[in-house]
Amino acid sequence: MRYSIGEFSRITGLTIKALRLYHDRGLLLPVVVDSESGYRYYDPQCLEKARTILMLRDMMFSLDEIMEILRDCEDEAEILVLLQEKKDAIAARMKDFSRISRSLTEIIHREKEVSEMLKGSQFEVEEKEIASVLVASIRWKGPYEECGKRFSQLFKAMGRFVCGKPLCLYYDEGVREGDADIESCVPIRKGKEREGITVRMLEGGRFVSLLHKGPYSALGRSYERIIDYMKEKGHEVEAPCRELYHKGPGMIFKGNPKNYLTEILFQIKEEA
Amino acid sequence: MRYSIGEFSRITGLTIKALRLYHDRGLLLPVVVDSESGYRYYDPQCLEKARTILMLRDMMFSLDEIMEILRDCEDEAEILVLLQEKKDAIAARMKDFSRISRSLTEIIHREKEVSEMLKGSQFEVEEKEIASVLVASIRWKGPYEECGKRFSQLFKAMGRFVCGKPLCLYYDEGVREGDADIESCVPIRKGKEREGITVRMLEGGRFVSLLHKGPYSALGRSYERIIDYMKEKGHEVEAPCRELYHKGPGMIFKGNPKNYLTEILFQIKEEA
DNA sequence: TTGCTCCTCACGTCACGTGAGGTGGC
DNA sequence: TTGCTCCTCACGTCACGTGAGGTGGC
Repeated sequence: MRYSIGEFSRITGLTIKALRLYHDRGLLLPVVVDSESGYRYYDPQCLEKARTILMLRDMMFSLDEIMEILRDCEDEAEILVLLQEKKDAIAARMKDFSRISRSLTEIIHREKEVSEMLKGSQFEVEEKEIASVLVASIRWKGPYEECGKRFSQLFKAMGRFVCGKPLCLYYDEGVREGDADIESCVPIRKGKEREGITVRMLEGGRFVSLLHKGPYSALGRSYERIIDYMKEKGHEVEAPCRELYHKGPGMIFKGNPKNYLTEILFQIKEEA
Repeated sequence: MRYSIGEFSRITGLTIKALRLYHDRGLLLPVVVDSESGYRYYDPQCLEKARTILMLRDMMFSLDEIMEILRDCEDEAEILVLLQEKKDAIAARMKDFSRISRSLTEIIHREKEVSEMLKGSQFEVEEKEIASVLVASIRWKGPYEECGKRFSQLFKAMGRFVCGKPLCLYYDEGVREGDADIESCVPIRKGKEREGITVRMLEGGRFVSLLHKGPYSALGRSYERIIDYMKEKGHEVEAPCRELYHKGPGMIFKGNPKNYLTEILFQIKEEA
């Protein structure tokens, strides 16, 4: 039996281009090359070799590796070590992939939550119950812009135990530029204290809430609204107030501050 | 702040070569290029962009994709679809990888079993108990060489349910070239009958066994030895006899017939 | 002078794919 | 003549890496 390159390509599933390349590289030689036309002809022996090449290629061996293997080996037992190495290499790549996949999932999840929130919200002041949560926190003094650093410190330390959006507690009464007294928190499933990081329950209760869309520099207007509301209702404030960062600078982009989404929360003092 | 390309490379973790490429491609431009020396200088704004590029690159976006993204987007919400597509693509590749990994594992496992068997065996006739097993089987007549076809038919049909080495039952008394009466079996965990394929229990019992190393064409000598042993011991044979294929042509290579490993089994008729 | 940092070409990697331009026989 | 199959070059892909050969200031 003789097969032309086209026939052989159809039988093996290797493209004509690939077959020509394997010929040039000495991986898989035709049995006969017509000296007039240059036509390549293959036979069933080539077929067997082609199948071996296909198997090895599917197992992600490079052409160079396949060449060596074909030259030196004729039994699977002889390439056991190579097979194990390939398997390990694949396992390593799979690990990378699943890490990437996890972070993609998380980013997608976050953005979807935010878009749900945008759909559902009228950007009006409302009252709601908030449950207690376990948090890891750092209490510090300094300018507001340094929040980001504290959060990344917390994220680094708590890693996979983080289970919610970051928030800050503001212990000062008014706005204080430069040396505000702040506690930055991330909700966690569990976790141990470390130097500088406290783990504690953050008590829940009844809160007045307002969703603020836009840059942090424009938070003032929203604070005004929420405070007006409290006064109107005659609610007394339980300090400290909170900011819950639904969307801020992202993992990939710093994001567009116009799209930042921050929830301002004032706890209502319950009558004793 | 101005950074030379070397400094910027150390800060970002991007190689100098990569930075030059990104410059050429318009992905990440230096703030200033010295017109005398051609030296590139970067600033903290570039740093932010570099971080975004790194994140996207780590998520396996191509430079072209990154270029588009940087041109059109400034917020993660805007690339949600792309992120989902990447995630799907990664999931697909992971699936491929785990399939490859599984077949590697199996090949490795098989070869290890074989090498254990070679170590343990003295290639002497011995007696042993064999348990009953569920098998999928095809009973057919024809030349011995066609076994392979039947097995691949069985493997294709039973797929992941296969749980042991293939074997043949020979129903003829002597050797019959050309139209032997053969039942080809593969052990399975479970499985349904299909056209041409029977699922049944293959009864165990006490067997005389001899491990044969080498090509199938040399099986005669081993049959002789095992039959001599039976006569000597006065054992009566329960037909049919079996051949259990520990190692034959492999998945990758057809293998070297000198290394084929076949176990010949004759069941001993128990006295009533 | 040596060492360091920067530069610009140009070519290599990997496993082919994509043409362009041509042949030869039905 | 059209369509099909084969051929050989040569260049493109992808994201850089690897030199070669040179500069300019400490």
